[in-house]
Amino acid sequence: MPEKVHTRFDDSGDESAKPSTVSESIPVQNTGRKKNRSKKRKRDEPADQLQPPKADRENELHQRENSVTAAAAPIPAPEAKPAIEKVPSSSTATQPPKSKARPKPKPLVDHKTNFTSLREKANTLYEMRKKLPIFGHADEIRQNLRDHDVMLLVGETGSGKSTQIPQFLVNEFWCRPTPAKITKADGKEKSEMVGGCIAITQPRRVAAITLARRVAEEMGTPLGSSSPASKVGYSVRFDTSTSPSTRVKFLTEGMLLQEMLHDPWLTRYSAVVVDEVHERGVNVDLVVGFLRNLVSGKREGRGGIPLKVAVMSATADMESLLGFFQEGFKHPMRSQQAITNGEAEQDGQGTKEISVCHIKGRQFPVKTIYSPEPVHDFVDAALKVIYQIHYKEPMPGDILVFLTGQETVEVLEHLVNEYAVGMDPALPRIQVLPLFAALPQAAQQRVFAPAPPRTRKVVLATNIAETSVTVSGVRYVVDCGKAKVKQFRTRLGLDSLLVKPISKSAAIQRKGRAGREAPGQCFRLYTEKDYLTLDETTTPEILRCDLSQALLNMKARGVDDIVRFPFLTRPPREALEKALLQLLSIQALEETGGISETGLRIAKLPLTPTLGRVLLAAAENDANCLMDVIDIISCLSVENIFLNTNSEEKKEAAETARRDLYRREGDHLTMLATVRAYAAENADRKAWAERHLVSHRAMQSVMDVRKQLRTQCRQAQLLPRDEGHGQLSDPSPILILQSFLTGFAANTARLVPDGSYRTVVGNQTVAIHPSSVLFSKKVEAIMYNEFVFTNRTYARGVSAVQMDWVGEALAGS
DNA sequence: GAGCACTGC
Repeated sequence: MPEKVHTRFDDSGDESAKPSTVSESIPVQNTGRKKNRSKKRKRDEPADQLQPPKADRENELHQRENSVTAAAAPIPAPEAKPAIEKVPSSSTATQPPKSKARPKPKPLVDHKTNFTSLREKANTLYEMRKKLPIFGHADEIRQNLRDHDVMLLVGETGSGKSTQIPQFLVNEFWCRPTPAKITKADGKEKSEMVGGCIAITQPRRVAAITLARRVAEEMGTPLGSSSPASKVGYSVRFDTSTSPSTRVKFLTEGMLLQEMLHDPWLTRYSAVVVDEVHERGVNVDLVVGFLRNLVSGKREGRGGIPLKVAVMSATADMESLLGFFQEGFKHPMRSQQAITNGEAEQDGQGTKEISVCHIKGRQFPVKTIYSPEPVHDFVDAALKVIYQIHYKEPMPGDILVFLTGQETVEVLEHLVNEYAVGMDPALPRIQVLPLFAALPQAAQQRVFAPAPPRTRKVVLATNIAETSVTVSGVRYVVDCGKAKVKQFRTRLGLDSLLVKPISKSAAIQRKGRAGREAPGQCFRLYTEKDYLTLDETTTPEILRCDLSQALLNMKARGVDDIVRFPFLTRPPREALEKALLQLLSIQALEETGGISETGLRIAKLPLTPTLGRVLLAAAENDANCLMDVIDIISCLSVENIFLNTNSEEKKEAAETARRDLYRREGDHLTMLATVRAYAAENADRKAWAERHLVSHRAMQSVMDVRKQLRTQCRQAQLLPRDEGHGQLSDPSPILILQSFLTGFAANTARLVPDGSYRTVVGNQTVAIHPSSVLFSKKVEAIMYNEFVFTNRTYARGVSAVQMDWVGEALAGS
């Protein structure tokens, strides 16, 4: 380990800049890079969302299963005028939210909503809205969508697009519900109202909820289901809050896809605003593809009433989107009829239907400082830059460091703290705060608290800080230029998780985090030459993932010819074929390629096709088997339910505490035992989870999924209608594992004489992941849910199976 | 002997 700090960071473009070597001033101890796991802090609970901590989480526990979100309901004021609208009693949205158990239950219903104070608040906010960069473009934007059906909008960060666009549009004439005659599938014409509502999609749940809350405030209306008069609502999984008067609805992309399964023409919407397209998750690609078909089609399902589409992105890469929509109008699905009506494009480019709008952001300048020479160890380099900043740059000004994963974060955390010990006491102090998704909620919250006096915060983050989390106070960004990327390898059916260079747009995004509140600086731990070789944009997820779920989605919406679907980025033919074969092997498709009855049922489940298939297979056994399989599938569709045990004592304790949960059959029956034990605990589930080193947070998600799946199974008549709180029967491991083999026959491996496992299909070496209860155990054959490459190929979610079951399952598919 | 980030009636 070098004792001196040689890396020098100069201001770019200024070769004569004074050397900023910090070796003289930093008391560098020879710490080296200890990978001492026992020094790792205990991580109690993996977190999933960064939301303000809920004080009443504990009380809420038993209400969770039936609760409707209403926590944000305005506190009713007695003098307020009641504003009750007549609403159809059949609407589920009108049901008053059940109040959560609180010390003093407050009425959460609308009757006495204080509309006067809501209005006052909105008036105050109006002054702030007027200062947003987008505000001056309101008329232009309205005109654009009057003249065109599609608008592409580049709005840099801080432009205010997500909150303002829906408000600009909601009172437009085309945004009113309009009576229309719709020809139904049976050929009959029916009169229905079309439109009236604006949907705004978001990639993340938190964003959808916080934006809805904000827009409700700005519009001076109560939020979602808190009042039947509420004009703004949201819809995310497990949490939908809308009212009969909802005009503006924020929802996740997945939720819109789900709505399209039932209403492919989106008849309740006059407009769909697709926000944050540049993030390019699979779902947004599907949404945009379906929307293109909708706007360029004949609109017969909407009685001819147009759907307005606004696609918004923070990056300037609009050419591909423009080309994408133009292509749709060039080969319009509306064909004959529209052309005779004179509606088709006039210049052959489809520009009549598409407008483009560019809004500047509100961002302070950020100076970029490159490493003068290539960096081999970015953790050491980051350490030096952190102290260089701390010694040279004035306070206040927190530092945000982008690293690749939990391990690099923890190593650097340790190093920074070690160096801080020998630091000049006259200098401000340093507070190191790690930030990654698996960090317990409470620890994540610490990054939002302002630093104590005379202290500089140093936040060490994974790319959770690139999009999901905004840390205030940051003026310096340190970017290692890398990120862990998940890539599905079609040919091997293998997911790999590897450290890769980021794209230019990701680098720009990271840099931007320094200029949110004041001018800032971004230290890139790579050379300018390296920067120039980076890809322009991050590879869209659709090119990096298993496509079976996306394809099943499309098939379920009647897209028969996948090859002709308008992909924003077309996946390679091989990947599409592989996914189709995969769907065929689980009987989700007919031999002809059309969706099967089984496939339709699977598509409606919030599960991957394979897990959906397993659920149906279990249902063919009996209700007990199905209930057990639901419990296991619920665990498989959330993050790891078992906490990592880093310290030695904890590890011992965990082994003992979990002994009664472990099952020799493998991880699946262990998960079942855990869910059963957790669900049976009626006194204090949180304490139970802590005792067993099980993540309480993950278990809450498990219970949410379990409830959702049970409900759907009852609706599909796979489970009896009545809850039937009878005695639990002993699980039948053989039936359960055979159900799983129906979906995972190809994910099996057998023990070979040298003691390793080889996949049954493909004969590849695979090791049991250390997190498995079967780790280092030898059984005849294993079945696994995931096949992942990190340092080597691992099987995760593993159970022991018999080779003859595998043979049967493979033959049956 | 190990866990980038999101998401779903």
